[in-house]
Amino acid sequence: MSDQQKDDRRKAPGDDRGAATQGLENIIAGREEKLARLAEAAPAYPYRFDRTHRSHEIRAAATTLMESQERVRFAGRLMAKRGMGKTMFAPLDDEWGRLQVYFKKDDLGPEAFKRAQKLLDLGDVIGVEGHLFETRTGELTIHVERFELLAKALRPLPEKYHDMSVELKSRRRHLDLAMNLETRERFRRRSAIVTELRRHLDEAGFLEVETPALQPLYGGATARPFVTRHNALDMELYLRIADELYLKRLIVGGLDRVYEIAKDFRNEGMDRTHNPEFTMLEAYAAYWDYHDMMDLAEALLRRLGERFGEDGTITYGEHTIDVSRPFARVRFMDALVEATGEEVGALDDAALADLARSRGVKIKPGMGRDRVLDELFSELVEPTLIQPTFVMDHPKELSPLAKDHREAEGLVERFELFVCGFELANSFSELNDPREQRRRFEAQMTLAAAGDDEAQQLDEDFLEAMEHGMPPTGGIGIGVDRLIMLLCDCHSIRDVLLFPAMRPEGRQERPGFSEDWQRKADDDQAADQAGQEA
RNA sequence: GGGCCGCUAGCUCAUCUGGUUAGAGCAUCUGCCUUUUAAGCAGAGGGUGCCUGGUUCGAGUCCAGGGCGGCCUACCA
Repeated sequence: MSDQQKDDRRKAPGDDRGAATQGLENIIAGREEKLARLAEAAPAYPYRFDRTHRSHEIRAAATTLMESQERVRFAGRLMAKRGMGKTMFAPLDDEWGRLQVYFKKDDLGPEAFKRAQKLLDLGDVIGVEGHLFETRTGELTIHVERFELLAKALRPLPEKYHDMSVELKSRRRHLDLAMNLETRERFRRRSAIVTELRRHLDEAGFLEVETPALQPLYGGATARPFVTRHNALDMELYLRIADELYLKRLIVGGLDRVYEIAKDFRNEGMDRTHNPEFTMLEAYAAYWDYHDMMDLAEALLRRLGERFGEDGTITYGEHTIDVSRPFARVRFMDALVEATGEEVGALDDAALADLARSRGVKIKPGMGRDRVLDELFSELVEPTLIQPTFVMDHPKELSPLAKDHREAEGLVERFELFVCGFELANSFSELNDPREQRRRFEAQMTLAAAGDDEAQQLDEDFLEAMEHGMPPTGGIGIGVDRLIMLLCDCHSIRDVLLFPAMRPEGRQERPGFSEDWQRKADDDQAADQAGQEA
């Protein structure tokens, strides 16, 4: 574009005759022009602004502040302009809410008033100083004596009376946050919930730790991993699907209550309850068993219900969840028997498969008997578990890291906590016999060989650690995003993730990722070698 | 992965069975307005109708392929 053309484009909004503004480009050009004019009066991008109050603090202290007539300094984003000739009202949003400000020509002087009236745009971030008053309709308002631009919005805000599209909210979360106080509050609440989780575990004597996200072997759960590559080590690494195997090594080492709140990565489908990266809380306590972990889970939920629910209950869609009372406890097999009306445990494999098929459960070749039970359970029982319910004592084959049940043959000491039909927590008395653990891994490998693509890998380093002696241990994993969904009455995981995974829009040219990346890695390696030889 | 639905101005949406110049509200621009509340009044501008092909005298509209999204479903936590 020539300078002449640029000038023509920029002339538009400033000129009284106004060459027509058209489209986004000219809106931006117009705002750039206004920015230039504002910059004549004051720095366009000042370095700081001293606020005396935030919006909620002004509201809380409103009576006193109005009496004292003291000056407050407040900053936020300009959300509307209601100009009335020689005065102007404008709502200003900060993180905590909205506060109206009032510009008056007689008080500001003609130049400053004109700047506010003509050169400020919706979306601009400004700081104001003035005293508080109430309008005749009772709206708390700052009477502006001075204001300054803190950042110009060169692009227009979305329309304010209709909801932004779901896609736009997710792709441009900054706009969703800027436009919707509820969104800001939701993510503040998420943070508060996570803080509360930490506080509870800290108070219970747990130590927060960090373990590798890049792992040479993936384990601790059944899922397909993301694969990445370490150039210097010249090896493939996996993004963790769980922290479990590392946390247990810490138990071996004598850190006897540990937890980690971390992103796990699973290379699987995405939907309303699944995102490729998600946040998991895992906690392990030496000398505990799964009964102790049930107590912990119950106490956690109760505490969160007290803090974030109403009277110990949580509203989720049409359901009212009571977390104040002890949770129901039901054995896995008993729940299946009740759901099917059949003595499931007594059926032989063929009869079991027939039963499953008759209930619409798809049986794939290579699925072991316990996998069939698990599918049946998912299909028939899970959706019915609305109130908090511990489902306990699962079939052994499904739980290669859990300890044999102390009484029941073929079962392990495990529980899953279900609320509103989805799994919130998974826990066991951790298997701590290294020889048994090896046998379980080997059984998994047999399943893998038989075509079970979810079977777990044998982790020799983990086994070696266990061979040094791992105390009896209780462990639990809690899906943090789902917990947040429950406590925020959100029905899509996207609503509780600031930046949910989305396909790129393709509005920017993207490099041919994998090939360029690999080529660069090779180049780097060649350069390193050349450097060493030199 | 499969099915259904959607994609039109910066945003939210109209545009009937293919047919003049694709409309509205908000936002923008010009003018008026000294306590407004989705402020108001008068006027103006703003469109690659997701992309690529096809059918047709004529396509935002019909057909095919592709892209992105939503819902349901499958897999999973």
